[in-house]
Amino acid sequence: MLQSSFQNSILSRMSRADFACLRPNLTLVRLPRRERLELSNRSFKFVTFPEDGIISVVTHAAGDHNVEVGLIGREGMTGMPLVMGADRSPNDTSVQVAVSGWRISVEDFRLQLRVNPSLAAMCHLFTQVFFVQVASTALANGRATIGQRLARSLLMLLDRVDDAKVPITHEFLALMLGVRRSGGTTALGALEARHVISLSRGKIVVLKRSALVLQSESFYGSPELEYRRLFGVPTDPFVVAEAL
Amino acid sequence: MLQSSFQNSILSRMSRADFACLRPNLTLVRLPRRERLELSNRSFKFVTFPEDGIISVVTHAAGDHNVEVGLIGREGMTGMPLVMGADRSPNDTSVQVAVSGWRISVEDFRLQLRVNPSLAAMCHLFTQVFFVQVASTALANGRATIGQRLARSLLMLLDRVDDAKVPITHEFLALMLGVRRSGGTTALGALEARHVISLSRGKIVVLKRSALVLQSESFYGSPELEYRRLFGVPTDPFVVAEAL
DNA sequence: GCAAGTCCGTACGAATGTGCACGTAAGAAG
DNA sequence: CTTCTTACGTGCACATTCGTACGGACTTGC
Repeated sequence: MLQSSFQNSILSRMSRADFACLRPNLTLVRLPRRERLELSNRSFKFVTFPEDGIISVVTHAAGDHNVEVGLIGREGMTGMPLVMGADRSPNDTSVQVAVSGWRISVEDFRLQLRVNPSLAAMCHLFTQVFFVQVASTALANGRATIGQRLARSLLMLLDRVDDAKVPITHEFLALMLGVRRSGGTTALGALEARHVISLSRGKIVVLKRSALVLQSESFYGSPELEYRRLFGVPTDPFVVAEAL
Repeated sequence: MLQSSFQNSILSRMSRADFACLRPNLTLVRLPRRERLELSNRSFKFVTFPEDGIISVVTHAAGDHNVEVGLIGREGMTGMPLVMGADRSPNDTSVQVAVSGWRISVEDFRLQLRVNPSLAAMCHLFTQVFFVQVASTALANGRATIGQRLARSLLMLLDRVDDAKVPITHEFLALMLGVRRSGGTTALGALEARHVISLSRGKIVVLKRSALVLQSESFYGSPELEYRRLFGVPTDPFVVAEAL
């Protein structure tokens, strides 16, 4: 299998020589929805580079307070604490849309990080992008209405799936938005009434992407722009300002 | 001047040899309040390691939406994009409480990052801590009440000044909380009525730290714990659960 | 000592989102 | 085909926070 046929943008963009050195450590895996990859304050065993699907990073506090702080798709990777020289974090990481991807053990990954400069560089750049995404989430959670946050989240999900069908429950969406489940349902209903999306059980189909960009009012786009800038992608997974 | 007499915990914790190599690049500076160190999407010239004072990282969106996503004091540094291999970020970084600290030019810093493993390691660890802080901000902004967020912010400020006097305006506090200025004033008034703090123009004196910890209800503490864990500090700037 | 700028306290109607609760429907399991 | 679980839609009283606005107080510079 050729490096260029890898969907994951970290793997496909590292130097050819470094990739050849990394490749034997990678195993292809399928991870079902709800699979938990990292638990808060516990070390973990694997790092995953998704080829498709969506992984979610959630922060929590006592009293059943949970908020999603970031999404990871084929543009990125899990296991960022390792890149920073740590072995864990207070966050939870779990699969939200079934993933297929490449997995490497933590020991192998640590070694590769040391001996493999282009892998390390890519991981660092992605960490920067993800950092910007978390900051953007903090901003949206602090200042945006549910409607704006909903639009932002749908766009971010849409960017990471292949067609316009986003296989997500209202429950999870509410977690993304940091609101109660029925608050999300209501906001979704409003979008459906305007024919921007169509709803069915466990699935949201985006009909008019441009309407979402409009509604998100600049709460969407900053991390996507940062990704573009740093990864300089010819085939760009983030469309940002274009109509569907 | 001995390495051990440096207040900045990155500088004081790197290896002796690496520090000796870095030291000639450092200049002592004083940075007044409101000094802008990094502007959104622009490259910058210096990296600062504070000895005291507080630096604030702010994210914004069109429509006058600004939220602070993180604070940096003597436990850390500015210029994290450089650590990740970037040269800028969409965030603004500016001084909130006058800083004295050590400054290094971006070119020198880049070089040192490459040749100076213990500097790089410390910077990476701090990036992890700061990442956790931003995630914690996203959580607080999404789920905490103004009162809880206020307590959290006051504690984080308090951790970074020497006495119990926090020289901060309501305006800036409101930015930290992502609320309007008068919302912050009201919440502050409630704390003063309970004799937890005392207020004067541009200054907040914390009288009962423990009451703040109580009121913050576990929205405070996660990044501070991560700092402790990774930097393993004997003299700990973050007290977390102790009374004043 | 006066003007200008910054900072702080308060008030109130209106909007936004919550907590709780109940009912229905779709799909999975058997 | 029935049962069970998960997911979704809605409604209402209530709390929180907002937007806006005004007036006073402290500080700095002339």
